[in-house]
Amino acid sequence: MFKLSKKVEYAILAVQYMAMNSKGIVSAKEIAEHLNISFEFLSKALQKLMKNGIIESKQGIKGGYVLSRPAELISLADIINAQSNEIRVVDCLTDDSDCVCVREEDCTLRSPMQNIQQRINSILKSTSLADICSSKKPLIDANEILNYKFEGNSDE
Amino acid sequence: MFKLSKKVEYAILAVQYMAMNSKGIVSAKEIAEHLNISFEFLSKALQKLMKNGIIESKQGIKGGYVLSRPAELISLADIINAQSNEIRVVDCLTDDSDCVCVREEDCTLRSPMQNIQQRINSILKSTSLADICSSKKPLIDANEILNYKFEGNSDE
DNA sequence: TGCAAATAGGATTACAATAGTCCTATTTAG
DNA sequence: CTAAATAGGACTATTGTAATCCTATTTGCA
Repeated sequence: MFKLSKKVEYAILAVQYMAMNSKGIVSAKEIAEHLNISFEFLSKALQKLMKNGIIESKQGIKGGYVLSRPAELISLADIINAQSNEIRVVDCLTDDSDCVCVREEDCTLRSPMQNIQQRINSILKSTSLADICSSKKPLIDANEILNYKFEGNSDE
Repeated sequence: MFKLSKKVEYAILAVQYMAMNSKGIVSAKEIAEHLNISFEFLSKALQKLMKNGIIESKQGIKGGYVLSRPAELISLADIINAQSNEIRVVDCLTDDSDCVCVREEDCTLRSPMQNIQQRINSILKSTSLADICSSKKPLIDANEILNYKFEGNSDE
């Protein structure tokens, strides 16, 4: 529960590899061997990244993949959403609100979960491929700033 | 992917019902009928909440469940974690670090995902049952404050 | 021009996790 | 004593994920 799929995991590792090894086009075989994972399965993930415009492919011998834009402009949300439908923490949530909850008007879950959903989306959208390539140390935590403010320790 | 289980969904709805109907002890049957869900399945969720000290049970006729502490002191994380193991966005993450990633030292995923994990945990821990009972409108979004600060619109 | 190495993608299988059911035991107020 | 409640083990059904298999297509190059 609340776990990213292997396809997403491999997709992240693959684009990280592409971003970190700036020797241009890279084949699926090379990535699969480097990560020691199934070539076939990785290919599916790469094809989805390609269909979503995150990477570009070149067919034929000497073919392979490259990032279609700088790592700073690829978000974690982009990579995750490319592999499946938009994530939803509960069923009665969609971005376009086309889902009618079985609990309808009485649903006490939808509104608060929509809020949680938005905050998670916010994290995933604001984290770039460049961030997760460079970070060995934890990135800034918005909630720490929040606590810092509320505890009145601000030196501003 | 990245979805809370039905057991968690029902657990949240159940404790919301308990928090909002302050008539003391409530039976699983009453909650199941109110939510129109399987009594048996809900019972499992309630038993896990009980084992984790979130609700208290009274057996026998006239038995049922009550919250074991005020709704302000029960977090969304408490409710979620009661139903299964601590959530982990990727396999190579645990709180106690007893998992050795197959990628070991070369793992480019662990550190950035640990950060994402911490930020999600932070959201779930800081959201109380009282919050999700009262909120019809979205709660405060830490990232909005972050943006607000960084865009230099502060009036402090 | 034909081969080898690459992507594209449909179809299928294997496995794991979730969701839900069934049944029995135990507790307890009246 | 009995009815109504919780406790919980065992099982089944369903779904989603992970992985594999196979074939088609593209393309650089000897």
